[in-house]
Amino acid sequence: MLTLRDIAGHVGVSISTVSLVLNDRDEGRVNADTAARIRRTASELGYVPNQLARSLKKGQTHTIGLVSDRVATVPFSGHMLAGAQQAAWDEGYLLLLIDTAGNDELQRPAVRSLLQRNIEALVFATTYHRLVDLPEVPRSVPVVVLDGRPSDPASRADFVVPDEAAGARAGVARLVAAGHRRIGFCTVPSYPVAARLRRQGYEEALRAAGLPLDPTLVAAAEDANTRAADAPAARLLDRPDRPTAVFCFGDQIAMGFYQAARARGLDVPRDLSVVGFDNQEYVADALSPGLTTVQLPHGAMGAWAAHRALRRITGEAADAPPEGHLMPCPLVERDSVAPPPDTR
Amino acid sequence: MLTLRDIAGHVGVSISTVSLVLNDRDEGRVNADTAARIRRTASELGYVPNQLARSLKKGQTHTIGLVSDRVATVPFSGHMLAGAQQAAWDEGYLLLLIDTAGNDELQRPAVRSLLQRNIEALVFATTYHRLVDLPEVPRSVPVVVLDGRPSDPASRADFVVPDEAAGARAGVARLVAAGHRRIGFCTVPSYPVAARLRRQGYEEALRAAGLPLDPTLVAAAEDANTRAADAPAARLLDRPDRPTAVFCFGDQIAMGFYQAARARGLDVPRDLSVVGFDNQEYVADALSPGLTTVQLPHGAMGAWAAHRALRRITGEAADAPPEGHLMPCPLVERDSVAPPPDTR
DNA sequence: CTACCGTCATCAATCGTTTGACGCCACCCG
DNA sequence: CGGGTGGCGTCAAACGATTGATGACGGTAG
Repeated sequence: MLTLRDIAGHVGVSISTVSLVLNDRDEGRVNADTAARIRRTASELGYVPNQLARSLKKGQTHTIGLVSDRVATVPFSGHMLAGAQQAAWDEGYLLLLIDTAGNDELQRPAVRSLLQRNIEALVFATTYHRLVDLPEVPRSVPVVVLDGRPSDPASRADFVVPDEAAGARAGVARLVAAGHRRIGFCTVPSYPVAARLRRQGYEEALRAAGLPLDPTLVAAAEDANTRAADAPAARLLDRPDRPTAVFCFGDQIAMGFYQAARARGLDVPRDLSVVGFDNQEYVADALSPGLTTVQLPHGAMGAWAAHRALRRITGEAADAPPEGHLMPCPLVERDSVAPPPDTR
Repeated sequence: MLTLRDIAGHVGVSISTVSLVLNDRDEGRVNADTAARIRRTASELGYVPNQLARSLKKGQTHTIGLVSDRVATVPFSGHMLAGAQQAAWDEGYLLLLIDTAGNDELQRPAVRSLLQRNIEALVFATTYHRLVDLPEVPRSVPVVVLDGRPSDPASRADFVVPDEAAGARAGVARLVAAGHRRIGFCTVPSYPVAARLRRQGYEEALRAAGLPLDPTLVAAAEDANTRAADAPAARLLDRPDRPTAVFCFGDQIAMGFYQAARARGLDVPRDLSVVGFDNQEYVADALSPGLTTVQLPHGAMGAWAAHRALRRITGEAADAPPEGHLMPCPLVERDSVAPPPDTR
């Protein structure tokens, strides 16, 4: 590894001079010729500054830490990572990553280990819009929660979550617009925050359309997977006045409804319109017909989190009050929504 | 931030002494009482060593860099990340992550930026078992390619890839064992390496079973997605002597075959057995019936890569010849394989 | 002739740790 | 009493960079 000393030796000047020049702080301090020689030599020799030394001196590592419980193993939330990493990269920052793999015991050591490395900010990523207990972090290190909210209301952490309610409203509104008046909702209570907000959006959309809220049209699945959709699907579809459309908690559930509908000889979307939530690539688009669904904006949330952290670091928002950002969830239209049967 | 100086001040000894003690190198050099006092004070005050300074001095950052083209955005390969990160963590290393998002221009700057931070090893991750051109890296930094092979045969990089051929053999062997004798293969030529090896495994399994290779039973899809399976499915299924089973390049293709079979009134697995490849969570398990498929061992490969890198760093395998590791791809049995119809 | 100024470059301290080489003191031995 | 020996600690020089203070030098003004 080449150091300033090497360059200085080659050119025949002092280390300080080289440093000044290579940091473009030579204006009025170093002769233009000398500066040029230094620059040329540095690039010829392929000098690369040692960030470690620089960081130590300047107290900035240009590194932000990201700890996640599980982000790296849940498929689509890789987008969060990518979004955060790219946003950081764009401003010259790198991401130090730790996945605690769902083991909460690991959170503290993970954060410690990141702090030891002098990260300038911490992004704390979770999955499915959860409430998180944040490990303690010195005030000098801003924290942003990604896809979750700090459970402590006094927390000074920013956070970004999907605007689930608005997304749900949009999804249900699409069904209303298609002419549906009996719209079921399949929820998954094991995701309490998301379930509540999506249901809220569902109800708001119905109210906005002047439609009655029929609690019997809401059915719960035990879990968010395809198989768990069987029971609620049966409850909603095996009744004479079955809904003409369902809004599903997630794409997996929606996939379950596809299967349940097919098993009953119902065609999607002719006999049953379906709207999902998540826009899981490889599911929503792979289904036939393609699933109209509400997108969970993982990439955008990741980018927001990193960007927000950087704004705090750079001082532009250094001591702004904590902000909770609701990221819009766009509706992705495919082919699973049609007018209800009786209108044809 | 607390430094050695602070502890030294509190206890009334020199910085050196504190350093010695906190690194457990005090044996015979520091009085046991003094040592105890130092340790106590350090923990009371919550001293945490500054890794930056330590790294600068010792020349080891305990950090490995991972650059990937797209790993973070392709769903299941997040497992690679998680595997690598956890393996690194287990040995006290952290992962510095850069996703080049498919933009090859970014690779060099990404690697430069990691090297500037004195990573001790580089893991270069790709997707789908590709040939990769490795950016240049000083000999002192070991490189491991993850889910790909170095295109340069003289490369000194280790690599790990799935044992596609063996996986394919296992998948097809499962069909043979169920009694199938006409087994189709749906390939996707746009993944050249994987396609070749999976086909090779397919053919080996047939030969091993003494079955003829019928080239008309091999059909190609334009792409690896569900919709792209339509054409090859038609070619294989719309013929009088259609195969009783298909082995698919990927789970998405398999999903396409499910749909194609259903459209033709064929039941999976009664009329058509299907085996996939990838074991994409949320697809293989979500399908109905569950898809028997060959697992792509992303997590294990990630862990292998990190572990291998660490072995080179620690000197245990410092100058072993480059190793290419084939990671076994276990068969995951679900319900898409049954005996062929005519045997019943 | 001295004082002062601008130009160009270097000095030296610093960031927080690490670590081989010393130093000091008490004690013991011959 | 001189010299060796442990035991206990500190010194000081790194690691590679940054940066305010300082200085040498030639030229110009008073």
